[in-house]
Amino acid sequence: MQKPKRKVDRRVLRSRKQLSAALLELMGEVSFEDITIKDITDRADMNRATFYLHYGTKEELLYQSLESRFDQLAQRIEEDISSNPDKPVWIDDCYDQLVFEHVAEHADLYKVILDSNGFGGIIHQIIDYIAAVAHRNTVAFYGPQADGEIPHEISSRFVAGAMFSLIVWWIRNDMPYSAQEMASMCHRLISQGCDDLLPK
Amino acid sequence: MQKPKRKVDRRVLRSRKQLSAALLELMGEVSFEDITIKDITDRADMNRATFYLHYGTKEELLYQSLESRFDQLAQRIEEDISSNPDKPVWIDDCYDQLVFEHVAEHADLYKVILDSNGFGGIIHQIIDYIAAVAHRNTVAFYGPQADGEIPHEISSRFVAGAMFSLIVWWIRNDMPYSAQEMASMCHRLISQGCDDLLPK
DNA sequence: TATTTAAGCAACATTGTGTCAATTAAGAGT
DNA sequence: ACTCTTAATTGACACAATGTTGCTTAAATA
Repeated sequence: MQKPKRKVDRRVLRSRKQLSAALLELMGEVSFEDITIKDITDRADMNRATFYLHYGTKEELLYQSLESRFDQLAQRIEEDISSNPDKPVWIDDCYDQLVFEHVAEHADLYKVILDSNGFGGIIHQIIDYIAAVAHRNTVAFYGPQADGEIPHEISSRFVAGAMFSLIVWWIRNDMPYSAQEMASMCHRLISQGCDDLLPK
Repeated sequence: MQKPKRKVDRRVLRSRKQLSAALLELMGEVSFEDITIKDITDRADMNRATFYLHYGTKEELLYQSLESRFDQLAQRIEEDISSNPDKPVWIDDCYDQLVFEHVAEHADLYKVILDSNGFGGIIHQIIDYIAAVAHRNTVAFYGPQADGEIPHEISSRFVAGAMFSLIVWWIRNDMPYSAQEMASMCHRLISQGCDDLLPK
């Protein structure tokens, strides 16, 4: 096992790589929905039929294009954790920082993915909406932003995303807790944070 | 101004209502992407051309169908806030609860919207991914779930959503802070919560 | 080199889209 | 009740994207 046994034809790898690159390129120019299979294969300089030899839909292509990047991040985190097994992972910023660095590194990709998204960006509209309300309340309650303190813009985004995520989880799991319970847990996490969960 | 002056033709209102109902009905059965204009107008018992008299795309129809519900929630929160102007909005769960109650009330709608979303649900996949990592770390750091404590399942969703939202904001605003700064703020909010921002 | 198989090519039926002109019928205002 | 306005219906149209097929060419592997 000196070399990983070459089982996939080079041409296959080459085609897939070209298709992936072409799609990401196009996504920087026009919205994902407006991209056709023909657009992709044209950009990749290959026949349209070739696309179907590898993928069924453009969504499939996109998803597989992303997987490698995710795996890369996962591996990096894995290494970090296993190389310092005693370091409490939540105690410092290291883990979070790996994530943000990863995003920064692939900013071009994530930008096109996250910029305008499904249903004409309905998810962003929902989060934006929550963030706007949260921002108003933050200002009302915490007052104007203190010097050197975390900007309200950030904390309201934080709150909005957290709430959104809990709502999605709640809905998709058929509401295993009451609205009152969810609100209570949500509120506690927002105001006190996770360290509140530490055994006293 | 005794009555709101009727300016829009009843037929228009009726058609739009039917189209909206038809779309939401269909979204409970098949995925949004697979729904055609013809499917919608068939379900609404009207001609396909009629659709184009009101909307340009099905996304437009969906968005307008949602607006009324959003406004409803916004109004409810507004009322709550202005009726108790002195009550610190973040101090209790009341505001959060309004949100979760609203979602519960329109669960059927939100379920279809949030269930499978753009790019074949790529956003959910990203959040799921972060949540999985967060969950592992939560268990490793906070130990097994304490009795009566917030379930790790919830707190990891909370963390995932918050991070996702910050990442999106960061990317869409062309990264106005460094990865290190973002990680630091993110981590502090996660562990200490928003009350940490209160003036001492 | 011989064999395998990916990619190219051209054509095809199918389906959804968006628009249009002419017609019918329902609502609004008097 | 009558008239004017305009929404909705209908059938048709050109256009574009899809997914598949049979055959050919050429590249990679062993």
